[in-house]
Amino acid sequence: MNASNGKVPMPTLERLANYLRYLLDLEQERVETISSAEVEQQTGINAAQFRKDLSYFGEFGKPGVGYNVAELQSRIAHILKLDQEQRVLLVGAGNLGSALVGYPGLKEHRFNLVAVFDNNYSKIGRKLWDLEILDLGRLKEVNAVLRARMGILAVPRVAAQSVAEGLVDAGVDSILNFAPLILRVPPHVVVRNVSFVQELAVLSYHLSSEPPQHALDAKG
Amino acid sequence: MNASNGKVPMPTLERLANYLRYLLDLEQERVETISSAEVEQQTGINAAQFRKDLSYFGEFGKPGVGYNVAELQSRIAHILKLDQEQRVLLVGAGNLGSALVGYPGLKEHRFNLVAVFDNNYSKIGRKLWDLEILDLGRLKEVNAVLRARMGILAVPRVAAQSVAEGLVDAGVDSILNFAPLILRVPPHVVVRNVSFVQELAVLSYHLSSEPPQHALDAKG
DNA sequence: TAGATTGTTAATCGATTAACAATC
DNA sequence: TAGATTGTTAATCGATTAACAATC
Repeated sequence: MNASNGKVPMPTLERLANYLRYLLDLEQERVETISSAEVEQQTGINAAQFRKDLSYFGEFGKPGVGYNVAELQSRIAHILKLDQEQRVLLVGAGNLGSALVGYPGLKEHRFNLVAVFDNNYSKIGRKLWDLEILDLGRLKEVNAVLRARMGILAVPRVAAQSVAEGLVDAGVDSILNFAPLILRVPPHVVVRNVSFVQELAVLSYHLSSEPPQHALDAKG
Repeated sequence: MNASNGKVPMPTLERLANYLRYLLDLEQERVETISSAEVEQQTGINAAQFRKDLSYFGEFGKPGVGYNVAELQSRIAHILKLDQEQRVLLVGAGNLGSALVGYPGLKEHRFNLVAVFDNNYSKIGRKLWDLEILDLGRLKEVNAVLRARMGILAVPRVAAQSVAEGLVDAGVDSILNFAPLILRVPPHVVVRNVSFVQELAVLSYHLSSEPPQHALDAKG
Protein backbone atom coordinates (compact mmCIF):
# COMPACT_ATOMS: atom_id res chain seq x y z
CA MET A 1 0.00 0.00 0.00
CA ASN A 2 3.01 2.17 0.58
CA ALA A 3 5.91 2.62 -1.81
CA SER A 4 6.15 -0.86 -3.27
CA ASN A 5 9.76 -1.43 -2.33
CA GLY A 6 12.47 1.09 -1.45
CA LYS A 7 12.30 4.76 -0.64
CA VAL A 8 10.69 7.54 -2.57
CA PRO A 9 12.73 10.65 -3.40
CA MET A 10 11.60 13.73 -1.50
CA PRO A 11 11.12 15.78 -4.69
CA THR A 12 8.73 13.10 -5.92
CA LEU A 13 6.57 13.49 -2.83
CA GLU A 14 6.56 17.24 -3.22
CA ARG A 15 5.46 16.97 -6.83
CA LEU A 16 2.73 14.50 -5.93
CA ALA A 17 0.96 17.23 -4.01
CA ASN A 18 1.19 19.45 -7.10
CA TYR A 19 -0.28 16.82 -9.39
CA LEU A 20 -3.13 16.38 -6.98
CA ARG A 21 -3.93 20.08 -7.11
CA TYR A 22 -4.19 19.98 -10.91
CA LEU A 23 -6.16 16.77 -10.94
CA LEU A 24 -8.74 18.29 -8.62
CA ASP A 25 -9.12 21.16 -11.11
CA LEU A 26 -9.47 18.78 -14.03
CA GLU A 27 -12.07 16.78 -12.16
CA GLN A 28 -14.12 19.94 -11.63
CA GLU A 29 -13.84 20.68 -15.33
CA ARG A 30 -15.16 17.19 -15.99
CA VAL A 31 -12.00 16.13 -17.80
CA GLU A 32 -11.94 12.33 -17.73
CA THR A 33 -8.53 11.42 -19.09
CA ILE A 34 -5.09 13.02 -19.31
CA SER A 35 -1.76 11.96 -20.73
CA SER A 36 1.60 12.64 -19.14
CA ALA A 37 2.27 15.06 -22.02
CA GLU A 38 -0.79 17.07 -21.03
CA VAL A 39 0.38 17.12 -17.43
CA GLU A 40 3.67 18.55 -18.64
CA GLN A 41 1.80 21.27 -20.54
CA GLN A 42 -0.25 22.22 -17.52
CA THR A 43 2.34 22.04 -14.78
CA GLY A 44 5.62 22.48 -16.59
CA ILE A 45 6.85 19.27 -15.00
CA ASN A 46 8.53 16.92 -17.49
CA ALA A 47 6.29 14.09 -18.70
CA ALA A 48 8.91 11.43 -18.01
CA GLN A 49 9.32 12.86 -14.54
CA PHE A 50 5.60 12.53 -13.94
CA ARG A 51 5.52 8.92 -15.07
CA LYS A 52 8.62 8.11 -13.05
CA ASP A 53 7.12 9.75 -9.96
CA LEU A 54 4.03 7.58 -10.24
CA SER A 55 6.05 4.46 -10.91
CA TYR A 56 7.24 4.42 -7.30
CA PHE A 57 3.70 3.60 -6.29
CA GLY A 58 2.45 1.22 -8.96
CA GLU A 59 0.74 1.48 -12.33
CA PHE A 60 -1.80 4.20 -12.89
CA GLY A 61 -2.37 4.60 -16.62
CA LYS A 62 -3.30 2.71 -19.77
CA PRO A 63 -0.74 2.67 -22.58
CA GLY A 64 -2.18 4.44 -25.61
CA VAL A 65 -4.88 6.09 -23.52
CA GLY A 66 -3.52 7.96 -20.52
CA TYR A 67 -4.70 8.34 -16.95
CA ASN A 68 -8.21 8.44 -15.58
CA VAL A 69 -8.37 11.77 -13.77
CA ALA A 70 -10.71 10.75 -10.98
CA GLU A 71 -8.89 7.53 -10.28
CA LEU A 72 -5.45 9.09 -10.33
CA GLN A 73 -6.63 11.90 -8.08
CA SER A 74 -7.99 9.52 -5.52
CA ARG A 75 -4.98 7.24 -5.61
CA ILE A 76 -2.54 10.12 -5.09
CA ALA A 77 -4.71 11.44 -2.26
CA HIS A 78 -4.55 7.98 -0.73
CA ILE A 79 -0.77 7.77 -1.08
CA LEU A 80 -0.39 11.11 0.69
CA LYS A 81 -3.00 10.09 3.28
CA LEU A 82 -5.11 13.05 2.29
CA ASP A 83 -8.15 10.78 2.06
CA GLN A 84 -8.40 10.55 5.83
CA GLU A 85 -8.56 13.09 8.62
CA GLN A 86 -5.19 14.10 10.01
CA ARG A 87 -5.40 15.76 13.37
CA VAL A 88 -2.95 18.61 13.84
CA LEU A 89 -1.82 20.53 16.91
CA LEU A 90 -0.86 24.17 16.53
CA VAL A 91 1.54 25.80 18.95
CA GLY A 92 1.72 29.58 18.82
CA ALA A 93 -1.39 31.75 18.70
CA GLY A 94 0.32 34.76 17.13
CA ASN A 95 -0.26 36.29 13.72
CA LEU A 96 1.00 33.31 11.80
CA GLY A 97 -0.88 30.82 13.94
CA SER A 98 -4.01 32.84 13.45
CA ALA A 99 -3.52 32.90 9.68
CA LEU A 100 -3.10 29.13 9.65
CA VAL A 101 -6.25 28.47 11.64
CA GLY A 102 -8.12 30.70 9.22
CA TYR A 103 -6.65 29.09 6.12
CA PRO A 104 -9.36 27.04 4.38
CA GLY A 105 -6.88 24.98 2.35
CA LEU A 106 -6.10 22.86 5.40
CA LYS A 107 -9.66 21.70 5.97
CA GLU A 108 -10.06 21.08 2.24
CA HIS A 109 -7.27 18.55 2.42
CA ARG A 110 -8.63 17.05 5.61
CA PHE A 111 -6.01 18.50 7.92
CA ASN A 112 -7.94 19.18 11.08
CA LEU A 113 -6.47 21.68 13.52
CA VAL A 114 -7.78 20.20 16.73
CA ALA A 115 -6.06 22.38 19.35
CA VAL A 116 -4.09 25.59 19.71
CA PHE A 117 -1.55 26.16 22.46
CA ASP A 118 0.31 29.20 23.71
CA ASN A 119 2.28 30.02 26.84
CA ASN A 120 1.12 33.64 27.01
CA TYR A 121 -1.40 33.97 29.84
CA SER A 122 -3.06 36.93 28.19
CA LYS A 123 -3.98 34.64 25.30
CA ILE A 124 -4.84 31.41 27.11
CA GLY A 125 -8.59 30.96 27.40
CA ARG A 126 -9.34 33.37 24.57
CA LYS A 127 -10.46 32.07 21.20
CA LEU A 128 -8.59 31.85 17.94
CA TRP A 129 -11.46 31.61 15.50
CA ASP A 130 -13.48 28.73 16.94
CA LEU A 131 -10.66 27.16 18.94
CA GLU A 132 -9.91 27.98 22.54
CA ILE A 133 -6.25 28.78 23.15
CA LEU A 134 -4.90 26.26 25.64
CA ASP A 135 -2.02 26.46 28.09
CA LEU A 136 1.12 25.08 26.50
CA GLY A 137 1.75 23.20 29.75
CA ARG A 138 -1.28 21.04 28.99
CA LEU A 139 0.11 19.80 25.66
CA LYS A 140 0.75 16.23 26.74
CA GLU A 141 -2.38 15.90 28.81
CA VAL A 142 -4.59 17.21 26.00
CA ASN A 143 -2.95 15.13 23.30
CA ALA A 144 -3.31 12.00 25.38
CA VAL A 145 -6.95 12.41 24.40
CA LEU A 146 -6.71 13.98 20.94
CA ARG A 147 -3.86 11.72 19.76
CA ALA A 148 -2.73 14.06 16.99
CA ARG A 149 0.49 12.99 15.34
CA MET A 150 1.17 16.22 13.45
CA GLY A 151 2.22 19.53 14.97
CA ILE A 152 2.73 23.02 13.62
CA LEU A 153 5.34 25.15 15.31
CA ALA A 154 4.50 28.84 14.95
CA VAL A 155 6.40 30.20 17.93
CA PRO A 156 9.41 32.51 18.22
CA ARG A 157 12.79 31.02 17.48
CA VAL A 158 13.93 30.99 21.11
CA ALA A 159 11.00 28.84 22.16
CA ALA A 160 11.00 26.49 19.20
CA GLN A 161 13.41 23.78 20.34
CA SER A 162 11.78 23.26 23.71
CA VAL A 163 8.29 23.33 22.27
CA ALA A 164 9.36 20.79 19.65
CA GLU A 165 10.49 18.52 22.46
CA GLY A 166 7.14 19.01 24.14
CA LEU A 167 5.34 18.04 20.97
CA VAL A 168 7.43 14.91 20.60
CA ASP A 169 6.83 14.03 24.23
CA ALA A 170 3.12 14.43 23.61
CA GLY A 171 3.26 11.85 20.83
CA VAL A 172 3.69 14.05 17.77
CA ASP A 173 5.98 12.58 15.13
CA SER A 174 5.56 15.07 12.27
CA ILE A 175 6.40 18.72 12.71
CA LEU A 176 5.90 21.65 10.39
CA ASN A 177 8.35 24.22 11.69
CA PHE A 178 8.10 27.93 10.91
CA ALA A 179 10.87 29.03 13.26
CA PRO A 180 14.21 29.77 11.59
CA LEU A 181 16.37 27.13 13.19
CA ILE A 182 17.25 23.50 12.71
CA LEU A 183 15.34 21.44 15.24
CA ARG A 184 16.98 18.56 17.08
CA VAL A 185 14.48 15.74 17.22
CA PRO A 186 14.61 11.97 17.70
CA PRO A 187 15.13 9.94 14.53
CA HIS A 188 11.51 8.80 14.29
CA VAL A 189 10.28 12.39 14.01
CA VAL A 190 9.98 14.04 10.60
CA VAL A 191 10.39 17.81 10.32
CA ARG A 192 9.62 20.13 7.43
CA ASN A 193 10.82 23.70 7.65
CA VAL A 194 9.22 26.78 6.18
CA SER A 195 11.33 29.92 6.38
CA PHE A 196 10.02 33.13 4.87
CA VAL A 197 13.37 34.84 5.30
CA GLN A 198 15.17 32.00 3.56
CA GLU A 199 12.80 32.17 0.61
CA LEU A 200 13.17 35.93 0.33
CA ALA A 201 16.94 35.66 0.68
CA VAL A 202 17.11 33.30 -2.29
CA LEU A 203 15.00 35.72 -4.31
CA SER A 204 17.12 38.62 -3.16
CA TYR A 205 20.26 36.84 -4.31
CA HIS A 206 18.83 36.44 -7.78
CA LEU A 207 18.05 40.12 -8.13
CA SER A 208 21.74 40.73 -8.61
CA SER A 209 22.01 39.63 -12.19
CA GLU A 210 18.65 40.83 -13.49
CA PRO A 211 18.46 44.27 -15.02
CA PRO A 212 16.10 46.65 -13.22
CA GLN A 213 12.91 46.16 -15.13
CA HIS A 214 11.80 49.75 -14.68
CA ALA A 215 14.58 51.10 -16.82
CA LEU A 216 13.34 49.05 -19.76
CA ASP A 217 9.72 49.84 -19.14
CA ALA A 218 9.01 52.42 -21.79
CA LYS A 219 5.56 51.30 -22.86
CA GLY A 220 2.70 51.75 -20.60
CA MET B 1 31.18 40.21 -6.74
CA ASN B 2 28.64 37.61 -7.67
CA ALA B 3 29.38 33.91 -8.01
CA SER B 4 32.88 33.96 -9.42
CA ASN B 5 32.10 32.00 -12.54
CA GLY B 6 29.20 29.68 -13.28
CA LYS B 7 25.96 29.11 -11.49
CA VAL B 8 25.36 28.29 -7.89
CA PRO B 9 23.21 25.28 -6.97
CA MET B 10 19.87 26.24 -5.46
CA PRO B 11 20.44 24.09 -2.33
CA THR B 12 23.63 26.05 -1.71
CA LEU B 13 21.72 29.34 -1.69
CA GLU B 14 19.15 27.91 0.66
CA ARG B 15 21.83 26.75 3.07
CA LEU B 16 23.59 30.11 2.93
CA ALA B 17 20.60 31.68 4.65
CA ASN B 18 20.87 29.03 7.36
CA TYR B 19 24.55 29.63 7.95
CA LEU B 20 23.83 33.33 8.30
CA ARG B 21 21.27 32.65 11.00
CA TYR B 22 23.80 30.68 13.05
CA LEU B 23 26.57 33.19 12.47
CA LEU B 24 24.38 35.98 13.82
CA ASP B 25 23.87 33.91 16.97
CA LEU B 26 27.58 33.25 17.33
CA GLU B 27 28.32 36.94 16.89
CA GLN B 28 25.96 37.73 19.74
CA GLU B 29 27.71 35.16 21.89
CA ARG B 30 31.00 36.91 21.07
CA VAL B 31 32.41 33.83 19.35
CA GLU B 32 35.20 35.04 17.08
CA THR B 33 36.18 32.00 15.08
CA ILE B 34 34.56 28.78 13.94
CA SER B 35 35.68 25.77 11.92
CA SER B 36 33.59 23.95 9.37
CA ALA B 37 33.51 21.02 11.79
CA GLU B 38 31.87 23.24 14.41
CA VAL B 39 29.33 24.42 11.85
CA GLU B 40 28.49 20.79 11.19
CA GLN B 41 27.97 20.23 14.91
CA GLN B 42 25.66 23.23 15.22
CA THR B 43 23.63 22.90 12.05
CA GLY B 44 23.92 19.25 11.14
CA ILE B 45 25.12 20.27 7.69
CA ASN B 46 28.19 18.33 6.54
CA ALA B 47 31.46 20.22 6.97
CA ALA B 48 32.58 19.51 3.41
CA GLN B 49 29.22 20.74 2.20
CA PHE B 50 29.70 23.99 4.07
CA ARG B 51 33.17 24.56 2.61
CA LYS B 52 31.96 23.65 -0.85
CA ASP B 53 29.00 26.03 -0.55
CA LEU B 54 31.32 28.88 0.34
CA SER B 55 33.78 27.98 -2.40
CA TYR B 56 31.30 29.17 -5.04
CA PHE B 57 31.87 32.69 -3.77
CA GLY B 58 35.57 32.83 -2.98
CA GLU B 59 37.79 32.09 -0.01
CA PHE B 60 36.53 32.81 3.46
CA GLY B 61 38.70 30.95 5.97
CA LYS B 62 42.27 30.43 7.07
CA PRO B 63 43.66 26.88 6.89
CA GLY B 64 44.51 25.66 10.38
CA VAL B 65 42.40 28.38 11.96
CA GLY B 66 38.86 28.50 10.63
CA TYR B 67 36.50 31.33 9.77
CA ASN B 68 36.13 34.74 11.37
CA VAL B 69 32.50 34.82 12.46
CA ALA B 70 31.88 38.52 11.92
CA GLU B 71 33.54 38.60 8.55
CA LEU B 72 31.83 35.48 7.28
CA GLN B 73 28.48 36.76 8.50
CA SER B 74 28.87 40.02 6.69
CA ARG B 75 30.12 38.44 3.50
CA ILE B 76 27.23 35.97 3.34
CA ALA B 77 24.80 38.81 4.03
CA HIS B 78 26.39 40.67 1.16
CA ILE B 79 26.14 37.70 -1.21
CA LEU B 80 22.43 37.36 -0.43
CA LYS B 81 21.98 41.14 -0.68
CA LEU B 82 20.75 41.21 2.89
CA ASP B 83 23.12 44.08 3.62
CA GLN B 84 20.91 46.51 1.73
CA GLU B 85 17.25 47.43 1.90
CA GLN B 86 15.03 45.35 -0.40
CA ARG B 87 11.68 46.91 -1.02
CA VAL B 88 8.83 44.42 -1.20
CA LEU B 89 5.24 44.73 -2.37
CA LEU B 90 2.59 42.62 -0.71
CA VAL B 91 -0.58 41.69 -2.53
CA GLY B 92 -3.37 40.28 -0.41
CA ALA B 93 -4.40 41.82 2.89
CA GLY B 94 -5.95 38.67 4.32
CA ASN B 95 -4.82 36.65 7.32
CA LEU B 96 -1.58 35.55 5.77
CA GLY B 97 -0.75 39.01 4.45
CA SER B 98 -1.44 40.42 7.87
CA ALA B 99 0.85 37.87 9.50
CA LEU B 100 3.63 38.75 7.08
CA VAL B 101 3.38 42.48 7.69
CA GLY B 102 3.57 41.78 11.42
CA TYR B 103 6.52 39.40 11.13
CA PRO B 104 9.61 41.09 12.60
CA GLY B 105 12.04 38.72 10.85
CA LEU B 106 11.56 40.58 7.58
CA LYS B 107 12.67 43.96 8.90
CA GLU B 108 15.58 42.32 10.69
CA HIS B 109 16.89 41.13 7.37
CA ARG B 110 16.21 44.48 5.74
CA PHE B 111 13.21 43.36 3.73
CA ASN B 112 11.00 46.40 3.74
CA LEU B 113 7.32 45.89 2.99
CA VAL B 114 6.59 49.22 1.34
CA ALA B 115 3.01 48.73 0.16
CA VAL B 116 0.04 46.41 0.56
CA PHE B 117 -2.58 45.91 -2.14
CA ASP B 118 -5.96 44.26 -2.23
CA ASN B 119 -8.92 44.33 -4.58
CA ASN B 120 -11.54 44.14 -1.84
CA TYR B 121 -13.18 47.55 -1.49
CA SER B 122 -14.08 46.88 2.10
CA LYS B 123 -10.35 46.65 2.85
CA ILE B 124 -8.94 49.39 0.63
CA GLY B 125 -8.16 52.51 2.63
CA ARG B 126 -8.02 50.66 5.91
CA LYS B 127 -4.72 49.96 7.59
CA LEU B 128 -2.78 46.76 7.94
CA TRP B 129 -0.55 47.59 10.88
CA ASP B 130 1.03 50.86 9.78
CA LEU B 131 0.45 50.41 6.05
CA GLU B 132 -2.61 51.66 4.22
CA ILE B 133 -4.20 49.00 2.02
CA LEU B 134 -4.12 50.24 -1.57
CA ASP B 135 -6.33 49.43 -4.53
CA LEU B 136 -4.80 46.59 -6.54
CA GLY B 137 -5.55 48.59 -9.67
CA ARG B 138 -2.95 51.13 -8.60
CA LEU B 139 -0.13 48.55 -8.51
CA LYS B 140 1.78 49.85 -11.51
CA GLU B 141 1.23 53.50 -10.74
CA VAL B 142 2.41 53.11 -7.16
CA ASN B 143 5.41 51.00 -8.02
CA ALA B 144 6.51 53.50 -10.64
CA VAL B 145 7.43 55.54 -7.58
CA LEU B 146 8.42 52.83 -5.08
CA ARG B 147 10.41 50.74 -7.59
CA ALA B 148 10.19 47.56 -5.56
CA ARG B 149 11.52 44.53 -7.39
CA MET B 150 10.18 41.89 -5.00
CA GLY B 151 6.56 40.91 -4.54
CA ILE B 152 4.72 38.61 -2.17
CA LEU B 153 1.59 36.94 -3.48
CA ALA B 154 -0.81 36.19 -0.63
CA VAL B 155 -4.04 36.03 -2.59
CA PRO B 156 -6.47 33.20 -3.31
CA ARG B 157 -5.45 30.71 -5.95
CA VAL B 158 -7.93 31.93 -8.57
CA ALA B 159 -6.51 35.45 -8.47
CA ALA B 160 -2.84 34.50 -8.31
CA GLN B 161 -1.94 34.22 -11.99
CA SER B 162 -3.42 37.55 -12.97
CA VAL B 163 -1.96 39.33 -9.95
CA ALA B 164 1.44 37.84 -10.78
CA GLU B 165 1.16 39.33 -14.24
CA GLY B 166 0.27 42.66 -12.68
CA LEU B 167 3.33 42.50 -10.47
CA VAL B 168 5.58 41.72 -13.40
CA ASP B 169 4.01 44.54 -15.40
CA ALA B 170 4.73 46.83 -12.46
CA GLY B 171 8.43 45.97 -12.63
CA VAL B 172 8.64 43.17 -10.07
CA ASP B 173 11.04 40.40 -11.04
CA SER B 174 11.07 38.26 -7.88
CA ILE B 175 7.91 36.72 -6.53
CA LEU B 176 7.27 34.80 -3.34
CA ASN B 177 4.10 32.89 -4.09
CA PHE B 178 1.85 31.43 -1.39
CA ALA B 179 -0.94 30.36 -3.73
CA PRO B 180 -0.99 26.65 -4.57
CA LEU B 181 -0.40 26.80 -8.31
CA ILE B 182 2.52 27.03 -10.70
CA LEU B 183 2.75 30.60 -11.96
CA ARG B 184 3.47 31.35 -15.60
CA VAL B 185 5.93 34.21 -15.69
CA PRO B 186 8.44 35.59 -18.20
CA PRO B 187 11.90 34.05 -18.08
CA HIS B 188 13.52 36.99 -16.31
CA VAL B 189 11.20 36.59 -13.31
CA VAL B 190 12.18 34.32 -10.43
CA VAL B 191 9.45 32.64 -8.39
CA ARG B 192 9.67 30.81 -5.08
CA ASN B 193 6.66 28.87 -3.90
CA VAL B 194 5.54 28.24 -0.35
CA SER B 195 2.72 25.76 0.01
CA PHE B 196 1.48 24.85 3.47
CA VAL B 197 -0.63 22.04 2.10
CA GLN B 198 2.30 20.59 0.21
CA GLU B 199 4.44 20.61 3.33
CA LEU B 200 1.75 18.98 5.39
CA ALA B 201 1.10 16.43 2.66
CA VAL B 202 4.74 15.36 2.70
CA LEU B 203 4.55 14.99 6.48
CA SER B 204 1.28 13.13 6.21
CA TYR B 205 2.85 10.68 3.76
CA HIS B 206 5.59 9.87 6.22
CA LEU B 207 3.17 9.07 9.00
CA SER B 208 2.43 5.83 7.26
CA SER B 209 5.50 3.91 8.29
CA GLU B 210 5.98 5.30 11.78
CA PRO B 211 4.41 3.43 14.66
CA PRO B 212 1.84 5.44 16.65
CA GLN B 213 3.97 6.92 19.39
CA HIS B 214 1.21 6.90 21.96
CA ALA B 215 1.07 3.14 22.04
CA LEU B 216 4.70 2.96 23.12
CA ASP B 217 4.42 5.79 25.58
CA ALA B 218 4.36 3.95 28.88
CA LYS B 219 6.51 6.25 30.96
CA GLY B 220 4.59 9.21 32.25
C1' DT C 1 -4.40 -3.10 -37.35
C1' DA C 2 -2.04 1.54 -36.76
C1' DG C 3 -1.38 5.19 -33.50
C1' DA C 4 -0.76 6.66 -29.02
C1' DT C 5 1.05 6.47 -24.66
C1' DT C 6 2.45 3.93 -20.84
C1' DG C 7 6.12 1.93 -17.43
C1' DT C 8 10.86 1.14 -17.17
C1' DT C 9 15.66 0.81 -18.38
C1' DA C 10 19.70 3.31 -19.59
C1' DA C 11 22.10 7.74 -20.14
C1' DT C 12 22.76 12.17 -18.39
C1' DC C 13 23.15 15.51 -15.27
C1' DG C 14 23.93 17.62 -10.85
C1' DA C 15 24.69 17.59 -5.90
C1' DT C 16 26.93 15.53 -1.83
C1' DT C 17 30.71 13.64 0.47
C1' DA C 18 35.39 11.95 1.08
C1' DA C 19 40.10 12.56 0.55
C1' DC C 20 44.14 15.29 0.52
C1' DA C 21 47.66 18.67 -0.88
C1' DA C 22 48.25 23.44 0.39
C1' DT C 23 48.93 26.49 4.14
C1' DC C 24 48.23 29.00 8.36
C1' DT D 1 58.04 22.71 13.43
C1' DA D 2 53.74 19.92 14.31
C1' DG D 3 48.82 20.20 14.36
C1' DA D 4 44.78 21.89 12.51
C1' DT D 5 41.83 23.12 8.99
C1' DT D 6 41.09 25.10 4.67
C1' DG D 7 39.80 24.97 -0.56
C1' DT D 8 39.45 21.82 -4.19
C1' DT D 9 39.65 17.62 -6.77
C1' DA D 10 37.87 13.08 -7.33
C1' DA D 11 34.49 9.53 -6.04
C1' DT D 12 29.96 8.61 -4.81
C1' DC D 13 25.37 9.05 -4.73
C1' DG D 14 20.85 10.35 -6.30
C1' DA D 15 17.60 12.62 -9.32
C1' DT D 16 16.17 13.94 -14.02
C1' DT D 17 15.49 13.02 -18.70
C1' DA D 18 15.59 10.38 -22.97
C1' DA D 19 14.67 6.33 -25.35
C1' DC D 20 11.97 2.39 -26.33
C1' DA D 21 9.73 -2.16 -25.91
C1' DA D 22 5.24 -3.42 -24.16
C1' DT D 23 0.44 -2.78 -24.71
C1' DC D 24 -4.04 -0.60 -24.93
